[in-house]
Amino acid sequence: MHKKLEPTIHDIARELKISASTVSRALQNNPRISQKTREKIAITAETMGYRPNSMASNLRNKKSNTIGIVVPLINRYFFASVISGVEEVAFKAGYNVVISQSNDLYDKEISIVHSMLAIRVDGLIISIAMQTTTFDHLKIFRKKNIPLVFFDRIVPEIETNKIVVDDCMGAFRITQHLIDQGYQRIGHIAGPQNLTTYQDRRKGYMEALAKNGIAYDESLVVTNSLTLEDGEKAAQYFMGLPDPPDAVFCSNDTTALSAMIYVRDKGIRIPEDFGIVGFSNEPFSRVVTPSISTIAQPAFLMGQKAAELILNQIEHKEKTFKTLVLPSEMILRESSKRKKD
Amino acid sequence: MHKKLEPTIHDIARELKISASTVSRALQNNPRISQKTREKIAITAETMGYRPNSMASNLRNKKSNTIGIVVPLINRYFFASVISGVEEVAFKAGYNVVISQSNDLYDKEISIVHSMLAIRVDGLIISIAMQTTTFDHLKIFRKKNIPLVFFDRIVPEIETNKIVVDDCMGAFRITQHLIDQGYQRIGHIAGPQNLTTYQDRRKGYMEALAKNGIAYDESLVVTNSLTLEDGEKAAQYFMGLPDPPDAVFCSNDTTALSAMIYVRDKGIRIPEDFGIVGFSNEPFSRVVTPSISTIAQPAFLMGQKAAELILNQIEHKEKTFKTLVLPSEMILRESSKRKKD
DNA sequence: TAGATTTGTGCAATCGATTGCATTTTTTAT
DNA sequence: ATAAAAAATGCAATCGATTGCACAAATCTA
Repeated sequence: MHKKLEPTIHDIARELKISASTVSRALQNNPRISQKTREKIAITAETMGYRPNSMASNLRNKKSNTIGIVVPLINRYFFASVISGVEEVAFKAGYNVVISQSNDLYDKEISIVHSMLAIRVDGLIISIAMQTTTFDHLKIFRKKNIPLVFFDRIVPEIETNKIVVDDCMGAFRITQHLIDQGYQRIGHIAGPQNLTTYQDRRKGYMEALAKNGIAYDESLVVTNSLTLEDGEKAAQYFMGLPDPPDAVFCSNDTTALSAMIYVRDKGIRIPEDFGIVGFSNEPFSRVVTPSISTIAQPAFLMGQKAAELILNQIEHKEKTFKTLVLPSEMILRESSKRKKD
Repeated sequence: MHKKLEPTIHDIARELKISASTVSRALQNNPRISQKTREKIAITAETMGYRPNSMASNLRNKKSNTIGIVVPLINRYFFASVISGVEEVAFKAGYNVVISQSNDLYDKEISIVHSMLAIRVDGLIISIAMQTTTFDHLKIFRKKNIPLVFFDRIVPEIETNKIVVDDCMGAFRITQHLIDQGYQRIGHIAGPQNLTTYQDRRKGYMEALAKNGIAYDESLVVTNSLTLEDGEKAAQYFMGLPDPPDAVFCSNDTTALSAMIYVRDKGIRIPEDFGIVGFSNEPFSRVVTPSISTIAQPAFLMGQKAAELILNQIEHKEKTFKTLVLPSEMILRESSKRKKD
C-alpha cells in the first residue's frame, strides 16, 4: 500500500463528480451553492478526513494568518505573560503565533525580523532588544504597510501602534511612597537609557524628588543592565558612599532582590534602616523575605491588547495609530513599609 | 502611484529578460546555471528587494518549515524555558516556531492540535494538558507520519520520541535526603496521577521509603492539582493529623512554597522542626526565606533536545524512536538542611 | 567541419485553494 | 408552453516557486 496523501478539494470533487470550485465554495458556506450540495460535500469532506491546506489558501489569498512576536527573552516572566496574552486572543481569532527571541542582541533581532518578513506575517508585535539603537529593519514594516505593534520597549521615532505601561507614573508613585515613609536620601538603579522604559522610570523618580523639594543628587543614580550582579554592585557602591542613601528605587525586581540581599547581609534592617522598592512585580518579589514593594505591570493584558490592536489593523485596516498607556499598580510590601498605618 | 507589490522571481526574470526557472535555480545556487547569470540575478534580486515567498515554496515543496509547540501554559517558567530552547535550535536550523497553550484544558488541546495539523507543521513538540486522558488527536500524527515529540508530560501508549527528566530518581534522591537529615515521618503532596511525571515522582518517594525500611502510610500522601491553594490545604491537612509528618516532599515548588508559608506561620521552625522540599527549581525557590531544596530540571536543554530530535526526524527521516531521560539535579537549600556538615 | 558531448536555459505542469465570468439548470411569470 | 429571471455549477486563470524534460548553445573530438 503506497503512502496515503492528504485529500484535497479535488479528491472530494472527483468522489462526488462535481467541480473543485463547487467544493471550495461549499466549504466556505458560500450561499451560491445549494444547501443540499453543501451538506453532501461537508459529509464527504468529513469522512475523507479533509483538512484545508492553509499554505495553498494563504498563497492565493496573500495572507499568512500568522502574527509574529519578538521578545528579548521568552523565559522572562513578563515577556512570557505577554506572549500568553497574545496567543489567547490570536488563537480565538484564528491566527497562529510565531515567536522568536532576540536575546537582547541587535544582530539577532535583525535576522529574526527578516525571517518574519520572509514568512509574510500579517503583523508583528515586538519589544526591542537592549542593544537596538537603529531601526531600519523595523521601518520596513511601515514602508510595506505591514501592521506593527510595539510594546513595553518601544521606538518613539516610528509611527505605529504602541503599548506601554505608565512607567513614569509608576516610578513617581513608588518614589513618593518611599518619601512618605520618611526615607530621606533615595537612590536609584536605572536601566539602559536608550530604552524609553527606563528613561521614564528615571524621570518619574526625578519628578517625585522635585515635587518634594529634594535635590537631585547624581551620585545616587547608578545606570547598568539590571542583572542580579548589577544590583549587588550597585548596592555595594551605595553603601560605600560617604553619605549613603537610606532607600533605593530599583528599575526592576531583579536588582531590587540582589541589592536587598547585599544590604541585608550587611546587617542593615529592612525596611527600618533601609527601604527598597523594585519594578515589574516578578513572581518572586511577593515571596521573598522581606517581600519587595514594586509596580505591577499588566503583562497578560498587554499581550491581549497588542493582539487586538494588530488584528484591528489587519482586518479592519484601521489607519490611525494609538499609543495605549496601561495603568500600573503599586504593590506595597514589607521592604518599604516602616510606618504603621 | 499605486501599491508597490513584493517582487517575485517573475519580476526579476522580466527585468533580465530570462525565464523564471533560471531565476529560481540561480537563487538556489543550482550549478546548472552559469556563474555569470547567477551573479547577475543575485544582484538584481538584491536591488529589487526580493524576498522569496515562503508560502509559495512551502506549497510546492509540501513543507512548512515550521515546528509547532504546545504547552499547558506559556508563562510558567519551566515551559517558557523549554520554548526558549526549542526556539534557539529551530531558528538556527531555519525553522519557525508556532506556539499555543492548552491552559491544561483537554478541549483546547484538541483544538490547537487540529490547527497545527491544518497549518501543516513539519513536526510537533508537546507537553500534554493535565486534563488530557485520551489521545486520538495525537495518534493522528503517528498515522500521518508527522514527527511528534513529547516532553515532560508524555503519553506512554504512543510510540514516538520522548524527553523526560528522571523524575523517579529525582524524587528518590530528595526523599532520601530528607531521611538522611533525620526526618522520620515524611509526607508527600502528589500531582495528578494520570500524568507519568507525577506518578514517577510518587514512585521515587515510595521507593526511598521502602529502601529505608519506612512503612508507606497512605494518609501521608495528598493528591491534588499542585496550585498554591492546594499546597496550603495539604499543609493544613498534614498539621491536623493526630500524628503529623515532620517533613514533606512536594511535587512542585509552588506547593512547597505555600505549604512552607502555612507551616512557618504556625510558628513551626523550618528546617529544625519540619523539613520541606519541592521539585522544579522555580526561580523563587532560591530566593525565598528559607530557600527551598528542590530538584532542578534542565528545561532549556530539554527544549534544545526536543528541537534536535524533531529536526532529525524531519530532515534525516530518522525512523527509530528514543526516549531521552535527562538527568535532574538535586539542589539542597535551607528548607531541609538541619544537619551541619 | 560534421558529429558527439557538455553546459546553460526555457517550457509548461505542478502544489491546493480561490474566484471572475460563463454556462447550465431550475424556477417563475406570462 | 415559452420566454425571462434566478439559482447552481463549472471553466480556467491565478497566487509564486519548483522541476522534469526538451531544446539551444557552446565546447570538444576525430
